[in-house]
Amino acid sequence: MPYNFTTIEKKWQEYWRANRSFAALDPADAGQMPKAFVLDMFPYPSGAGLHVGHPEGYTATDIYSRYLRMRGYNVLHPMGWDAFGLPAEQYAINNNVHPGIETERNIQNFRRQIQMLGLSYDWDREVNTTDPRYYRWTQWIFLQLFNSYFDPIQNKAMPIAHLQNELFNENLVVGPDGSVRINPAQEGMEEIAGEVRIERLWRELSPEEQRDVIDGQRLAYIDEVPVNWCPALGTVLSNEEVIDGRSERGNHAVERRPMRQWMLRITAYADRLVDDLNLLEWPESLKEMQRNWIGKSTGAYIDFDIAPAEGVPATPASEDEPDDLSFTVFTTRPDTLYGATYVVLAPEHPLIDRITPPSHRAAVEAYRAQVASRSDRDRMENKEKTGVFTGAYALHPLTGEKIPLYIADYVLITYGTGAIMAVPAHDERDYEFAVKFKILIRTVVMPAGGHLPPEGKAFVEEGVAVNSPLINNLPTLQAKERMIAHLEEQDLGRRAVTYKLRDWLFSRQRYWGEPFPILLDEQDRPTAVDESELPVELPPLSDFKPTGTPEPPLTKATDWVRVSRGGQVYMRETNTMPQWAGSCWYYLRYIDPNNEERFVDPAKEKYWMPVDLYVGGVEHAVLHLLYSRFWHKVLFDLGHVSTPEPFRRLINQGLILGEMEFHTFTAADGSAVGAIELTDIHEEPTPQGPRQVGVHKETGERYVGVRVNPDDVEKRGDRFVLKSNPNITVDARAFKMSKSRGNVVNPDEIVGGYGADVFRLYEMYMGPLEAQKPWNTRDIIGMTRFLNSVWRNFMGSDENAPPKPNVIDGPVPEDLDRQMHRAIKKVGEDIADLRFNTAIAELIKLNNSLTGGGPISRGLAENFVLMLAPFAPHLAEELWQALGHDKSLARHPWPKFDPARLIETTLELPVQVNGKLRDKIMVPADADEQTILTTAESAEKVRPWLEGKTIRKRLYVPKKLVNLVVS
RNA sequence: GCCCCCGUGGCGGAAUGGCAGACGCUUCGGACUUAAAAUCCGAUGGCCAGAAAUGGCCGUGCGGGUUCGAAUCCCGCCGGGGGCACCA
Repeated sequence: MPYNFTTIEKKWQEYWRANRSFAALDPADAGQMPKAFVLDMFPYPSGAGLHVGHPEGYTATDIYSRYLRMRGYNVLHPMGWDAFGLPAEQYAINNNVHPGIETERNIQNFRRQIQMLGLSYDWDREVNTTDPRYYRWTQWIFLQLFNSYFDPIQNKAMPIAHLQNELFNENLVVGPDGSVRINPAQEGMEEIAGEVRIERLWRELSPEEQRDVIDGQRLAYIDEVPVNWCPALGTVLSNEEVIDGRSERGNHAVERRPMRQWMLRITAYADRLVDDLNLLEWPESLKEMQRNWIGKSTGAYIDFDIAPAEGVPATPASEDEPDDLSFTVFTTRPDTLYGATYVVLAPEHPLIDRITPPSHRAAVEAYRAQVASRSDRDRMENKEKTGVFTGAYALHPLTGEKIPLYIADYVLITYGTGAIMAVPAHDERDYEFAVKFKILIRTVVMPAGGHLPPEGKAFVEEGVAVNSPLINNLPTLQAKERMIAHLEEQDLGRRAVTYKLRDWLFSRQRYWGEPFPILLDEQDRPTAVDESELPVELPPLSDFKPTGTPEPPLTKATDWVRVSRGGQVYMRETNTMPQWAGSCWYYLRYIDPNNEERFVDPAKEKYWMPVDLYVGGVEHAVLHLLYSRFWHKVLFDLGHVSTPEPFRRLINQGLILGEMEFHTFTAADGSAVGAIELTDIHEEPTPQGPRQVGVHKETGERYVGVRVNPDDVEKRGDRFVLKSNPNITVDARAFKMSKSRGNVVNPDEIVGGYGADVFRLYEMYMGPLEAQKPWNTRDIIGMTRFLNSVWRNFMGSDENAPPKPNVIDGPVPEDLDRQMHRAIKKVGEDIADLRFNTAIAELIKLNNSLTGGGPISRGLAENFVLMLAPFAPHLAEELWQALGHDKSLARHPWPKFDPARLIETTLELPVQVNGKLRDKIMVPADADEQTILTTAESAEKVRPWLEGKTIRKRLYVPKKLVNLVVS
C-alpha cells in the first residue's frame, strides 16, 4: 500500500514551522557548536512562479544543511526575495497596478511553492529587498561608498575625511585631470617632480576645485560617460547587462550615448578582485570568467610625438584642445616596438581635431560620422577593418622615423589609452589592416626554431627579437623587460597595467528600485542625506511609467523631490539603483535581519561569516558575484565586515533542460531528409515558438524540423531513425525550458502528483549537481517505488492491518551490518561532497537488501531512517515517530560507522592474465602475498592460460587484484 | 578566431590508473489477480558457440602513445556544450 504523502508532508511542514525546528542560534546561545552558513541565491519572484531549476539548488543546500544539523552544526540556512527590478515593473505598467502589489503577490506565491518542498529554512530571517526596513541599509551602504575613496598609499578604501588630510599634508597631490596620486616628492622622486611639476598641491586649489577633487575621488561618483541607453526599457544599463549589443532583460536594442550618471569605482578593486580569487573554493571555470571579465593585461605605456606638419599649429587653437602634441599608447608587447610601422587612434580620440591637417579634415570627419552611426551589433557582426589616414605622422620614439597616423574603429576609446602602436608583423588585427592599406610590415620577432613565420599571417607568439638594435637575440620575455627598462631610463614610457573592467554604471531611470539617499544642490552637486533620515522611501506614484527620455519617473513626485535643509533648497536624486544593489549584501542581513541600529551586528557577523557554501546558477558569474565581492571588500576596508571575501565555497548547479525531443526535417515541398544530411541545425524563433532549421550539406536547401513521437524512434548503429521509415535519421536533443517552446515543467504539478519527497529525490538523482541534464518525467516512478518500498519494509505490507513498525530488537545480521556501516560511510561522505545521486543509490541498495527479509533490527532501522532524512525528510520524520520517538530527528546525531565493521574477513580478488580478467579467487583477508599468488596461479580458470607459457612477472596489488604476465 | 568543459548500453548515469556499465528508467519473461493497476521474482551492452550450465571474442567518439594494466594519463583528430570576442 502506498504511503499517503499528502497527509504526511502537510503534517511535518506544520510541525517544523510550529516548533521553529530550523532556527539558527545566535552566537551567544550556540556554545561550542561549529557554525555553517549555507546559502542559496535568493530568487527574483517572477509572475511565472517557481520552475524546476530553483528546487535543484535549494534541495541540494537543504540536504547539506539537514546533514550538518545532524552532525551538530549550528546551521544558518535562510531564504529571501530579490524583488526590485524590471519584470514586475513591466507587468505593473501593462496591467496598471502598482509594482509593490504585483511584487507582494509574487512573493506569496514563491513562498508557498518553496514551503511545499519541505526546505529547512529559518523563516524568521526572511528578507525582502523592497522592504524599506531592508533598503534603508542598502542606502546606508551606498553612503559608505559615497563617503569613501580608494587610497593609493594603503591600497584600500578609506573615509573621505582621510583624503582631505592626505591632500592637506601633501602626501597626495592632484593631477592635471583632477585625479589624485601619491606625491612624487614622497617617493624620493624630487628631481623629476622638480623638473616639470604637473601635479598641483591642495593649497593651490580654489575651494570650488577642492570640492570637485573630493567629489571626483568618491567610490560612488557622478560622471558624464558614454552609457548603454535602452530606449525600449527607458533606462541605461551596465556593461554586464548588455549582451551582443542588446539588453539582457527583454532583448531590446541598446545604443551608446553620453549621459551624466552615478558610477561605482569597481576598477579600483580590479587587482584585488583578481588576486583574491585564489582564496576561494569556486569552480575554476567561473574564476576564469571573472578573470577574463576583469581582463588584466601587463605591458607598457609608450609616448609618441606628432611630427610637425603644415597647417597644424604648435599651440592649441582653443582651451578645449590638448596642448601637448603627443599621445600615449598601451602595448603588451613592448619588445615589438621596432616593428611599429604606423599608429592608430580611436575615432573618438581628443587629439584628432588638433593634428589633422586641413587636406584630410573632410575624410576624417566623414569616417568619424560613419563610425558614430554604426551600432554595436553591426560592429560585432562585421569585423572587416576600416579606417582612414589622418594626414599626420608620429615620430617613432626609438628611431625618430616618421610613421603614418590612422584612425580606425578597431581601436577602442574605452580600453587602454585609446591609441595603439601597430605592429603588423606580430598582431593579427594590425596585419589585416596593414595589408588592406598597404602599409609596411617589418618582422622583429623570429620563432625560436628559426623557421620563418608562415606567409599571409602575423606571427603572434613568443620568439627571439631581430631587427631591434637594443634587444636583438633576446627571447621575448627578456626583450620586454629590457625594452621597458630602456623606455623608463629615457622617459619615453613606463611599465603599465590595464583592465577591461569599467566602472559600474549604477543609476537607472526606472521607478521600481532603491532611491538614492542623495540631495543635489543648485549646481547639481551631490550631498548625502543624513543617516538619521534613512530610509529615503520610494514615494507612492500613480504614474510610474518610464518617460521615454533620460528623465526618471521619480521627477513626477514633485513634492518629494524638493526638500530644504538649513535654509537651502535641494532636489532629490531621482534616479534609482539597479536591480543588483539589494543582492550585493543580502547574505549579511540574514545574519541579523531585524537589527534597527546597524545593517548587521559586528559580533554576529564575525561569528557567521564567511558563507560556507553558496549554490546558484552560473548566469551570475560576472554580475551578482562580481558586484557583491566588490561591495564586500569596501565594507571590509571600512571595518564593517571581518572577511575579505563573502563566499568561501561556491557551486553552480547545472541547468535542467526540457524533455528530450526528436525531429525529422522536411523541405518546403514536403520532401523529408535525414538529420544526418544536414549541417548547422539551429533554432529559429517564430510567432508559434522556436523551431529547428537545418541546411542540406550538398544542396544548401533549408529544411524545417518536425517533432516526432519518441515511441516512433529507435537507435540503429550510431544514429536514431524512425521505426516507420528507417531511412530517415532523427535529430535527438534536449532544449532549455521556455514558455514559447512549451516544454516547461511546473513544480506544483510534480509535487501534487508525486509528493515533495519524491520530487526532491528525483531531482537529486538525475545526475551530478553541476551537470546540465534533461528532465524525464518517466524516471520519477523509480523514486516513488523506492519510498513506497521503504514504507512497506518499515511499516508492513498487510493492507488489512493498520501500519505498525516492522521492527524487532536484537543484533543486526552480519552481512546487513557490514552493508549498513558501508552506507553510513558512503552517504555521509557523498553529502559532504554534494554527490547526492550516488548517496541515494547507496540508500536504494540498502533498502533493496531489506526487502523481503522480515522484521528489521531496530538499530539498522533507526540508522536507515536517519540517513534517509536529509533527502526525504517528511517520510523520515513519520517513520521516526512510528519507531517511538516523540521529537523531530532534525537534530538527532547522524549515525556513526565503525571502520572495524567494514573489513571483510575473506576477500574476492580478481585474477588477470596479461591484464585480462580470467578468474576470481577467495582468500582470507590476512593472507600473505606468496599464498595469494600461489592460489591465483592454481585457480581453475587461470591454469589453461598459463599452460605452455612462462610467467614473466607476478603482480599483486594489495586487496585489489592479481595480474600474471606470461609469454 | 581564442579560452574552458564534456563524449560510457535504448535513456539518466556509476567507476578518475586495477573486476566497465553500480543505482534508477525502459523492455521482455514469470508469480499473484476473474481482470487491470500496484507489488514480488528473474533477464536486459553487442557478437559467436552450446539443449543448458557455461565459455570465448569485441566494447567507454576516432587514430596513435605511455603502462604489467587505460573509460581514467599523454599527443593528434572528430562531435557537442559554455564563456569571451577587434581588449592592443
